[in-house]
Amino acid sequence: MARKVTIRDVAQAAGVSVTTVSQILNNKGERFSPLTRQKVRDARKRLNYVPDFNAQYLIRRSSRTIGVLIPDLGNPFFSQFITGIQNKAMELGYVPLIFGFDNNSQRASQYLEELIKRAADGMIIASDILDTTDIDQTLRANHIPYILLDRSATSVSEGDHLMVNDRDGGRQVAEFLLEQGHRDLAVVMPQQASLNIHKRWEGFETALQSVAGTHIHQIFTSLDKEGGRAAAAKVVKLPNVSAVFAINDEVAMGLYRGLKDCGRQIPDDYSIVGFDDIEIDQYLRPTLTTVHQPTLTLGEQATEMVIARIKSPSKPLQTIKLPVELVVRESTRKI
Amino acid sequence: MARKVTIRDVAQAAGVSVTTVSQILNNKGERFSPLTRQKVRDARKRLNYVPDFNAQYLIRRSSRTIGVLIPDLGNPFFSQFITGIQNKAMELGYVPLIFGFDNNSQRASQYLEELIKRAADGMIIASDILDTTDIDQTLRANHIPYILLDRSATSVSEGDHLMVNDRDGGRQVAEFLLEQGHRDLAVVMPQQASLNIHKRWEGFETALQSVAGTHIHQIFTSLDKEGGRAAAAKVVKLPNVSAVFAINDEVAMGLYRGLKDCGRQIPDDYSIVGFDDIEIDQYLRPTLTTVHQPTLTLGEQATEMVIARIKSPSKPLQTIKLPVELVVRESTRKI
DNA sequence: AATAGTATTGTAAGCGCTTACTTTTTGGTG
DNA sequence: CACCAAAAAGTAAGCGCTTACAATACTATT
Repeated sequence: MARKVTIRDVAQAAGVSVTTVSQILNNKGERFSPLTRQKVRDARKRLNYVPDFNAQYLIRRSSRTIGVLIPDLGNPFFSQFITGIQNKAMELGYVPLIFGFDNNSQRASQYLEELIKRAADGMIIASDILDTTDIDQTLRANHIPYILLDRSATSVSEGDHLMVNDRDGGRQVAEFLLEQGHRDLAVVMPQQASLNIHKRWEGFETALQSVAGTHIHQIFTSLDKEGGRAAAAKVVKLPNVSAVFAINDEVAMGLYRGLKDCGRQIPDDYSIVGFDDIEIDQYLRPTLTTVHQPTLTLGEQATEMVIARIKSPSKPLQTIKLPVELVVRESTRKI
Repeated sequence: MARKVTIRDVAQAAGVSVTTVSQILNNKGERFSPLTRQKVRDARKRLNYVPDFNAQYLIRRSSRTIGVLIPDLGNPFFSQFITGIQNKAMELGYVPLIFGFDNNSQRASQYLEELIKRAADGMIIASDILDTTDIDQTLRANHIPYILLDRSATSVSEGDHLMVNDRDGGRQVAEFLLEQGHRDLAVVMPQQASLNIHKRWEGFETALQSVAGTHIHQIFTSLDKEGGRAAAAKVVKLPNVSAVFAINDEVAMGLYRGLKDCGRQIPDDYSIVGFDDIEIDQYLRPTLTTVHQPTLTLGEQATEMVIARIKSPSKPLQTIKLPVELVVRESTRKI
């Protein structure tokens, strides 16, 4: 393979030394004459020289890179999250390296290793399938700060924490449905739920426990559209149930489809509430009542936090919990 | 910042030289005694050593990386496409570096430069906003093979080509709508369309031109949900129009919402056809009639092509055109 | 016991780049 | 015109790693 253009090529073309080129292209060239500066810039342009990051890193010891691990790039929640990361990262002069591991834990650890190899300065990991102890060990040994999402404080992870008030979201859903007169409720969620998902359930359940005459039916399924669709068949078999809490919007979308296939109407036959507030919700028919997460902010915050940690590794630990809010749309009704 | 674990640390811990460590960890250590091998592996594990990619690259001169530039990670079409890329890339031992530039051309060129810096072996670029001449020059000067999507053969780009038969897709839509008895048709599309989008229009228009008594109304809008929504208001003002061709599914989704806001029913008042066949289509009400693109395959093919080109830079150029197929669902009806 | 071969490990160069330090050139001054 | 400071440009080391080559330690053979 033909070689890439190197700094030496530029130096030669401009008739100067490599130092000169390096200094000038890094804007540290005050000491060089305007003529030399011009010659170097011209040569750079002519040869389309782009400095090699790998070589640069070796000296600078900073990649200004943050690694991002995402379970599912197809989930709009995460693409929104990523947008937040990108915006903030670029603003602060960092480059996000994004990997979607499609809920495949083997691929996840492959990518994690890849990010360490590539010397990411910090990481944002949204995963409930990677072994946190493992992550923590490797990352800690290599002094790479990171933020874990979709998980909360576990004993091993002593880093910063960023979370959303999932529990309160669950509570809000419960109270709203009660207020609308629903007493028989179903919840569609995975059996092996990550911590954040579980908290939604907890908040929901706790809020209902104290109210006499209510019944909750748990329906276990996978955390995606197909899971929601499959759950619909089980929902319709439960007599009396008038409202369903889908633990996230993807599942809610699946429910929409599944219930329709069973010939049921939303919200006439069932009130549906989701969680996340992804963009599509407003394009569904009926539009989806859901719990709004500050997804963009979440991405921005996560990025700010890692970068702050990168810059001062020893500053006091931080925990941020962002609020959520129920958004009432058309998929729910009073009975 | 505390240093990362280096090969020297491992060598010291194992009481051997760095060569020994390097050879053994790269599986070239047959010549070393089993004892030494074990010592090295133990030390590696104990210290959580991960070799520095940047240093490795400097010698190996191969990053086994392919860069991917995507206009909009939020568009399910692209997340599907990316999944195809990831699968194939991993299978062939490459790592995809993915950047979504959110239709921001400045950010796009920033990322492009970043990818060159990071020594991507090849690139897959899906963009209609980057200046192709620019891309071509920089990439060519640095001997980086690439595949351009959402564009077809332009005079500057002399690389391999991968495309989808957009023109035929447009034709299929036209013929289907004719067959269903529609004569007054609207097309919702951006005014500044990228080549692939434009071909959908061409195919559509050409197929209708020859048929007497048909009318086409072009409605220009942006290529996203919001654009489709805005277009609805214009659609309802056109008397007689009974069918709308949304140039992609995102736009179709916007139309769904906009038409509903105007109190119109699909397919009773309007038949709607989209393009892409993203997963959500089947979750919409009514499900969307659309042109199916082999998105996953597209990603896989693109990856295969760049990698093949990386391996043999001088093999004859290749052009692959994938077929598309109309999928009839519920959003269209006979009149 | 000297030699040769084999098994095992180490030395050192260099990838492309930055940077501390050194050298050369220039021009002003007595 | 000798001298010196400032301006301008270059030398060389070294980042973490791989690898061609060199060196050492054994073992077996004569």
